[in-house]
Formats: sequence, structure tokens, C-alpha cells
Amino acid sequence: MKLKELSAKLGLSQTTVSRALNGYPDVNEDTRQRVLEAARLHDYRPDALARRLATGRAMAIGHVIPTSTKHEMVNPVFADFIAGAGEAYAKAGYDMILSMVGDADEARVYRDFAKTRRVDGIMVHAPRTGDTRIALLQDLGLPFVVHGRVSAEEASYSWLDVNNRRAFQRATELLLDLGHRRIALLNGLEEMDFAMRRRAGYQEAHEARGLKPDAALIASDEMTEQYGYHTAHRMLASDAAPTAFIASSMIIAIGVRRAIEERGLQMGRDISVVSHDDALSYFHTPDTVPIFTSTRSSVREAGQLAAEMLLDIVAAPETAPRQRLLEAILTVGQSTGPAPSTG
Amino acid sequence: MKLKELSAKLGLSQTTVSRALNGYPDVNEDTRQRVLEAARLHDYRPDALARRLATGRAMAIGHVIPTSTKHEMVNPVFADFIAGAGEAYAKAGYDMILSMVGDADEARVYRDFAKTRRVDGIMVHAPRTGDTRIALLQDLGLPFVVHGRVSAEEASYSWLDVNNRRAFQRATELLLDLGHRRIALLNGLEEMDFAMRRRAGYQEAHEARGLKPDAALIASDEMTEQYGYHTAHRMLASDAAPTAFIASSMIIAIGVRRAIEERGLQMGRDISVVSHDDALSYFHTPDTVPIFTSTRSSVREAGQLAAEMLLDIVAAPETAPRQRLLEAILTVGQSTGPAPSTG
DNA sequence: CGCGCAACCGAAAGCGCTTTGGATATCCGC
DNA sequence: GCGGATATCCAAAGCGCTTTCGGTTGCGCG
Repeated sequence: MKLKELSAKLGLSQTTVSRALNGYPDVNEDTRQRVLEAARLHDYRPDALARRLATGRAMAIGHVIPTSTKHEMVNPVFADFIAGAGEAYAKAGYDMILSMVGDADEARVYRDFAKTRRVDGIMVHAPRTGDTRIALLQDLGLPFVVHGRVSAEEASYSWLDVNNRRAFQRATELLLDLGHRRIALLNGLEEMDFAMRRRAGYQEAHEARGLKPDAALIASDEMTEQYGYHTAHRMLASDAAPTAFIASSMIIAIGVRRAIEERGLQMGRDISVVSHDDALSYFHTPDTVPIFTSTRSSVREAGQLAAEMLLDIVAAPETAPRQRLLEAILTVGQSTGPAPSTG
Repeated sequence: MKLKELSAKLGLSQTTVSRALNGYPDVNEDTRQRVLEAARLHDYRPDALARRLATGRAMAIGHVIPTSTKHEMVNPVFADFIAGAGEAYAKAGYDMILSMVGDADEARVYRDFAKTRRVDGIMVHAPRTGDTRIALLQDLGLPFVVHGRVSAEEASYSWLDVNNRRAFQRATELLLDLGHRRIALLNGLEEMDFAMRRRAGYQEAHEARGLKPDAALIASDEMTEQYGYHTAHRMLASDAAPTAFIASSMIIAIGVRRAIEERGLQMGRDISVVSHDDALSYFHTPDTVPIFTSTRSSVREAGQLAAEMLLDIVAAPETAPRQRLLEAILTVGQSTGPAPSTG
């Protein structure tokens, strides 16, 4: 059933039927009802391909997800972020098209999206320090929102981020308040903008008290369980072992816990752990008292908000860029306690 | 730069330019070169919207991912599966459009995809036992591939699956060979087809030796770390504790390990654990001797193969349905050992 | 009664490509 | 030198919608 047939059946022009269905004003309410009725009856739904060409809008948002350089890793936060974003798109009748691409091909993909008009906007994931994508997208004139930030010129584009610096500052302060002085930071890859901010927060908290973190206690790598385990294992075995860990992700923290328990130590009593928790659904803890003390921020919610922001921008591209900074919630769980009194 | 302008600049008709670019035969090789050159020079790329309408092909594949009923969980295997599939699509010039949707709305989404012609084919995820989606899709006449299977009428549609029954049968046999007699199964939700198959394999292995598993040792739930931990914790505390666990996912296994170690037991010596490993990238272990004994099967590879299969079917819809059964690799790691000799 | 103004509806022109159905020119064998 | 391949190109008709620009009607009003 296509528009032509439907309008023939109704004895109306395609124009009127189209208008009736799309809620335009100048069509009699009675005929609109007739049209709607007939459309329902024949299960008519306009061909998206034709509609897109006619309107010039692709009714789609592109998410281009970089597959990490080192291993071909897919960061699990994407799943949740996308789930949140997808909800917003579905509500607005937009498609979400995903493009997983190696760093090398990213620029090509963006250009292609722009040229072929396959998307109305783009969500930028995992910005790196000094990321060139923002400039490229501005140049292409394609609406976009960055999940995260790139340090330079934050006002010139739209982004949504969690306050990573603040979150890690607070986590560090908590541990310092508990008397810890040797606090390890298991960060993500420091080419990532968020990782730099986290490290900055960690350092600022130290400096505010005239302390200086031991460089040997700062690690940086792709956020896997293995990384958490091996790094914690190594650090705990050293002469100047830390009494506390801050982990950049729940998965790292799980590895840290394993290393701690393997040494016969108890997390929360002997060694404290604070983790950043992206509230990934499959780690969601229904426990009343959470295992891990964490700085929590729902990636899924971020996805939804970022998507809504992007849709707004697509609808009104000429307005000023929007920014939104979410605060992480610091929740104290069982994994932190006072620093063991040292001899 | 649109086709019209490009052809004007070349002094050729749109027809010829279009043909030249799309590799049609009846165009002089010289002029084809001229056209290609000009296209490169002006960075011409055909408008996807127009092309789609003209060809009637959406050049897109839909992945509709059910967000689990219980919690709003996003199964992390999707990330890897999609990464693999995305590769195949990119190579073929197809878009991947993602639709995350509650169980209730699935049928609506499928119908909508079919009616509005937004996709050329659909990947069906996470089939449940007695899933009605296959019948619906067959009815709609939309090409599709199922990742997994639904037990009835396996020959009437295309699917790609791992041999879950066999994998769990072998895992169970391994443990039985090691002398274990009380083997717990921490399965996924048994409304999922794959979970039923895994359970069947587990049971068949027992029955082949005239054994009967204790129903109290079989659990089934959403595959989270918490579930693994709590269930193992409970079972280990009972009078008739298991000496081995089979976990349906790595994340469950991590929870099991935690429960084991928390009791002061050592995994691999006191309690054995075999896990099914979907080879998710962020759990990828670069260790030479893997921690967990596991039945391993790369979800990412499955995604790629399933996508290629689907593209084949889209290209030739009238051919017979394809099926492909992947075998999991059983790798012995450090988490299994002989059953402790009981008094 | 004639004019202006709403209110309602339609014909037709796109949207930017692909594809059909010829045209034209060249070339071959006989 | 002629019928018929063969190679090369083009005009124009879609694809199924939206949207522009008018065209009718009906009605209030001077």
C-alpha cells in the first residue's frame, strides 16, 4: 500500500493524504479522520526511503565507535551508552546507525557520512587528547555531540561529560581522609581525555594537602580485569606497596580485588579500593550495601541525555553549542577503611 | 557536487556517468577513466538517500537487540558480536542500524522495518525458546539470520550458532573424568534457547555415565557477577556442596571465583571451575596459561560470519536457508583439577 | 450583489539517483 | 554495399514521497 493507492481509495489527492497524516493544518478535521482511519485499516506506513529523499533528512544519527588501537577492544561502556541513546532516538523516530572503525579510517567515515547524507548528526565517542575530529566535524558542518571533552576550546562545540576530575579528586580525598598516604591510581589509557582528567583530580587532591603521589603508583592501560590484577599484584609485592587503590573502572577493580585476596589480604580492611563505576547494567549490584566504594555515574543515562541534546541540535542547528557536566555520586561501600597503622 | 553537475562538467549524460561509476559494461574505458578522474577531483559521492530510493535497497541491516525483561540489562556479548558484524557490513558498504527495544515492542519494530523498507535484512538476537519472531519474519518476507536457534524447525530458516549442547557436554565430561560427582551448573536464564541446550549437554554427560545431577546444583538467572557470587556462596555453604562449577559466562565465573576464595579455598585445587568463554575482548587474557578452563568461542567471529551469511541471503533471497554450527574449543587452564578425595 | 478572506484541497514539480528503451556510429562478413 | 551485430551513449521515465503554488468554495460584509 503506497500513498498513491491510498489516496485513490479515498478519492483524495496525495497532497491531502500526506498532509492529513503529517498533521498539517489546512485539512478538514473530518477528512483527516477519514484518512487516519483508512491508513490504519490498510496498515499504511510511508516508505522511509522516499520520505527521506523528499525531505532531505536521513532521520538517522551516526555513532562511530573507535575500535581501540592496541587490541581490537570494544569498550563495554558503549553498550550501555548506546542503550540509553537508542531510547531517545526511538522516541523521536530516528534510527541509530553504528559504525565501528579503526582510528585510521575515522576521518573517512565522517566525511562519507556528511557527503552521502546518511545521517543528520553524529555522536563522537572516546575523545582523545588533542582529538582532531572536532575540527573536522565543524568543518563538515555536521551536527555533533561529544561524549566527553577535548581540553581545548570547550565552548565551541557541544558535549556531555561527567566531572571526572572532580570525581577522582573526591575519591582521593576520601582515601586521604582515611589516612592513606600511598594511593595507587590504575587509570585508563592516558591518550584518552577522560583519563587525563582523572589523573589531574587525583593529583590535585594530593597537592591540596602538600602531598605528592609516587609516580610508581600510577599506571595506565586498557581497562581490563587482567590489567587490574597484574598491576595490583606487582604493586602489592613491591617494597613500597600502596595501602589503597583507585581504579578507573569496575572491571579493573575486580582484578585488583583478586590480587588483594590472592595475597591473603582483605579488601576494605587491609587494602582499600575505590572504583569509578559506570553503572553498567550487568555489574549492577542489587545489594543494599555496595561492595565497592565508588564514584558512580550512569553511562546509560549519559547516553540518553547526549542523544536528546544531539536531537535538539539537529532540529535547530544554528543555536549556540550546548554543554552539560554530570557529577558522579560518591558512594561508600565495603571496600574502603582506615589505613592500617604502620609501625 | 551532484551527478547532474558532474555530468554537465564532463559533457556527458547522467546515465553514462552513473554507469561509469557503478562499473557497468557499456561505457568506453577511456570515458570511464575520465569520469572516475573527475569524480575523484570533485570528491563526488552519490547521495545515499537518492540512490536508495532509486534502487529500492536500503543498504542497511537491522539489529534489534532485546533489552532484557528483568532488569534493563544489556548483555555484553552484543558489543562484541556487533563489532564483528560491523566489519562485514562496512566491507560490503552496508550500514548497521541498531534498535534496542523491550520484548513487548519487538514485533512492532520488525513490521515497521519491513513496511518502511529501512533495512534489507535483520539479525535476530537472543532467541528464546518458542520464539515467535521467526514465524513473523518469514511472514514478512524479510531476509534474516538468527544468532542462535529456536528448537523447532531448524531447517526452515537461517541461523548461526555455537554447539552449546556439545560444549557443555564436554565441559561436564572433563569434570566427571577428573572425578567430580557434584557439579553445579550456573546457567543463564532458561527462557533463552542457548541455556536450554547447555543444560541438556550437562545432563546428557551425566546420563551417559548413569549419573543424575542434583537439581539443587542447577541455577539459572541473568548472567551477572553478583549472581555467580551469591549462588556459589550459597551452594558452597550447604551440606551437599559441589566440588565443581560450570558457569555459563566468564562474568559468572568471576563471581564464582570470588565466592571460592572468600571461603579460603583455592580454585583449581579445592574447587574446580569451567566457564563458557565468549572471548569478549575486554576479558581477553594474554596469559599463556589461561586462568579459567573454558569452552571458548569467539562471539566477535560469530558476528562476522553471521553478517556475511545475512549479506549473502540479502543478495540472493530465494536460495535455501543456510545454517552453520560452530564448535567451541575446550581449553584446560588453572581452574580445574582432580576432585578432592572425599573421606 | 460583488468583493475579500478563510478554509480546504489538488496538480505538478521536485528530491538525486538508477534504469529502460532506444538512438547513433562503427564494424564485420558475405 | 548491405543486413546485422557491437559498442557507446543519451533522453526520459521512474522510485514514493513532500511541498510549492494555486484553484475552488463558502461565507461575512459593505
